[in-house]
Amino acid sequence: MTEFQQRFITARRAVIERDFLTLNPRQREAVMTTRGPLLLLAGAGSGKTTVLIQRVYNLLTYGDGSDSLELPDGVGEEELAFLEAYPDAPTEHDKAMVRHLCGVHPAAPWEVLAITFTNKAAGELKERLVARLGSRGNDVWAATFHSCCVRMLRRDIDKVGFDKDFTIYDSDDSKRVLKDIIKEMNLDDKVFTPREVLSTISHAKDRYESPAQFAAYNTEDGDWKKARIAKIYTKYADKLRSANALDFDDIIYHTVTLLQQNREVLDYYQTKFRYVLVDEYQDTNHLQYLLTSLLAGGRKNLCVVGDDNQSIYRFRGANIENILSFEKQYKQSRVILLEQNYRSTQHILDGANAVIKHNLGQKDKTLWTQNGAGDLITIKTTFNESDEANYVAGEILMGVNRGRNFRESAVLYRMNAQSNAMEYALKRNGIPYKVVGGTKFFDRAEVKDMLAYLAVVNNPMDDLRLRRIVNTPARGIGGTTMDKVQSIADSQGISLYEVLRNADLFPELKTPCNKLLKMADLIDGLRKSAREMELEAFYEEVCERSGYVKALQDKNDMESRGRIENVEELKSNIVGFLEQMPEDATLSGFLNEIALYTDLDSVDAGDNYVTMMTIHSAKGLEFPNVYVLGLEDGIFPGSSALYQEEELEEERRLCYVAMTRAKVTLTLTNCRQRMLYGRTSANPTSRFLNEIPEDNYQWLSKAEPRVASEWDDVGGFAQGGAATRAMQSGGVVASGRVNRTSGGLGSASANATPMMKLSQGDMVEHTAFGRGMVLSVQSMGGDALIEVAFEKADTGKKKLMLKSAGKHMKKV
DNA sequence: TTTTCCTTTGTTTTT
DNA sequence: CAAAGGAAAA
Repeated sequence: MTEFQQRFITARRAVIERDFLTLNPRQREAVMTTRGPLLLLAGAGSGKTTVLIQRVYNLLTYGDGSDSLELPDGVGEEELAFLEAYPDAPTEHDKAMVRHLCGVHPAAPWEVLAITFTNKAAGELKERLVARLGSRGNDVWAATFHSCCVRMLRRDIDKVGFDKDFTIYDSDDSKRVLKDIIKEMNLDDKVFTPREVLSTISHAKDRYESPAQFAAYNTEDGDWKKARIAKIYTKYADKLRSANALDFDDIIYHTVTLLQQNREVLDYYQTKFRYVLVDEYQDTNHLQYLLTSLLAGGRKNLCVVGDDNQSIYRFRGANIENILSFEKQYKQSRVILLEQNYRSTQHILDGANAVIKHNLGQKDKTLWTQNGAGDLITIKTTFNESDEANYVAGEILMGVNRGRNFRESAVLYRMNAQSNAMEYALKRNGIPYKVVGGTKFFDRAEVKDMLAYLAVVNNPMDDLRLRRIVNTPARGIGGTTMDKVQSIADSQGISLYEVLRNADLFPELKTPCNKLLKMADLIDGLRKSAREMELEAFYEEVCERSGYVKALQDKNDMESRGRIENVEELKSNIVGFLEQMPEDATLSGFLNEIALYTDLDSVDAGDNYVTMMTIHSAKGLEFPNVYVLGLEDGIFPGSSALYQEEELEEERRLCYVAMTRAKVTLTLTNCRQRMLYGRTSANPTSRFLNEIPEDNYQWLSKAEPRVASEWDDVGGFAQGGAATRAMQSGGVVASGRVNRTSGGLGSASANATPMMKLSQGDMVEHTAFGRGMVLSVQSMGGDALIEVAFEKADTGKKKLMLKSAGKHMKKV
């Protein structure tokens, strides 16, 4: 290399660097390393999304300029002098010149592919790209693995033997198909549960094993059960293929096949995507690894971002090896560590770091921050789960009284079943909240029914969905009839729909013939409407002609009303879809979109409510105040993980994720006895709590019980751990007179505004529950218990304590 | 064919 | 404690 070249490259780097002065040196290096494989180990809260955004900006503006030895044509001393002088005296109008001299093949937006795991992450990325790059940001491919693959399949899936308007099956659909197969094969459904079989098949697909390969690896003389599952897998694959349907794994599986077997398609994408970025790489499985390496296989400009400590989806096939051995898989890869945390305080980080240090085999990485020590982590042991919930509710209210917003707090737990007690406590205190996940909107029967109608209209070969709706609402086409239809379909090798359409040709269907033809007419009629009408009007047509809504109206009970609301709600989803994607306003476009949509995507920061969710759902999010419930051995870590080291490590990473969500305060709670699934049990203190250094927490315990036997009746203090340690740390809360129902709330509501005067029949407006009428008022001590019937059907009647609920409610 | 009642069964799950 | 699924009754 000549001296001129050297100087030019150095000067160019210095000029480009000027665009990224807000980043720390490591982040800047990550942004400016553009060529070849790059592994970015980004700890929690280390600003990795910022890095991703800036990296794309760099790629679009300067291409490989910051990382290349190549010089522009015909540059001489004059240009070099310009670059060397520029950083000291930059001027606006030289920008064009700078771009010309520093850019080495800048990328076009559509040449960059950024893959994330959730729609939410993809959406956020896109939003921030647009903010940074302007409308060009819209043309960057920011997508989830699945949506990206669906997009590719919609173009070329016919090359692997599917039709372009394929249907996507969710795991419920898959299980139903498996259940049928298991029954068909006369296997014991206690031994072969759809759940377990699906997971085995899914893991096989993760390893990219076809039914034939899976069968070859699992022969009859080996694992008997697996050999049978191999047969099920084969049948399952056949069934989906004839239904022209793909399950979630298939979406990626068939894309990999498509790319492997079609040179032109592979070439097209390898040429198109000059730069590939993958977020949350620690959660990728082998199949996703294959896809990634195919897509990035051309230029190997692959940048993966991840944190091995946040790998929490091993049970679903995520393979930490992908990130741990990235350097081996990609020769000449570079590795950059981002360890500075911008999110949490030092106490929180020290606690989280100490916990994760108990895992073996992690990439060594220690987060630090300049945010200062902050508050100690709070650990609180309560008597039972409702005290636990009340304590958290009280703390949240206390925070709000000091000027915080509800939206700053999040309550996290290991499993959805834990949310009940917490919801109850929040409701009683009039705290607005939102549960993310749990029973999802798209999992509700009525929503699935309506979607099944749409799916059948879109693809009448979809036997599964047809079966779902054929007798919903009741049309007198029951199981016996459908079994006959099914066997005709099987013997003729045609779909259920085709049998219905030609019901008059089969003598065994003589009796229900009219009903069946009517059903076929309904489908045909709706298909015609679908072609002629706008999507929204068509949906109303479906509600109407199917008789679905009418059947609900006739029932006319509380539950049906709620269901009708959900059916309506689905309509607003359609409207929303039309607004978002006017270019693909088709029925199949909508169905594709909806199939890949989850409840998590609808979390938005706009409204003011406390967020409740599982720790899994919380990954990637942050909140000023985080409460983690149920730190008990048997709950978190879960009982099945207690004696398996690998599982335990996964739980520990989960704990690390939970702790690092917190920006300002972190509260960890547990209780001495807990009712779960109707059974009461006393769990020992979570081992994770004992892994946090004493310097980083204050352990608050409930005051000693007034009557010692109160504990003895229910199994005594938790052995050793909790109680003993709690007393040592000396934390005693308030007075000894603890009110069971209101827990730590006393101080929060003591200085509240004077009580509102309410009487029976008054109308009120509540921030969380909306309008409602007061049914009864009953004074209790200095407070009053009121019962209100809210207008929203899913809220219904509620009992509230006036003092605290009054703050979120006004008389109307 | 439809309704009702009783048994069963519960991690986590970005798609 | 629920919700969901399955078997028996209407």
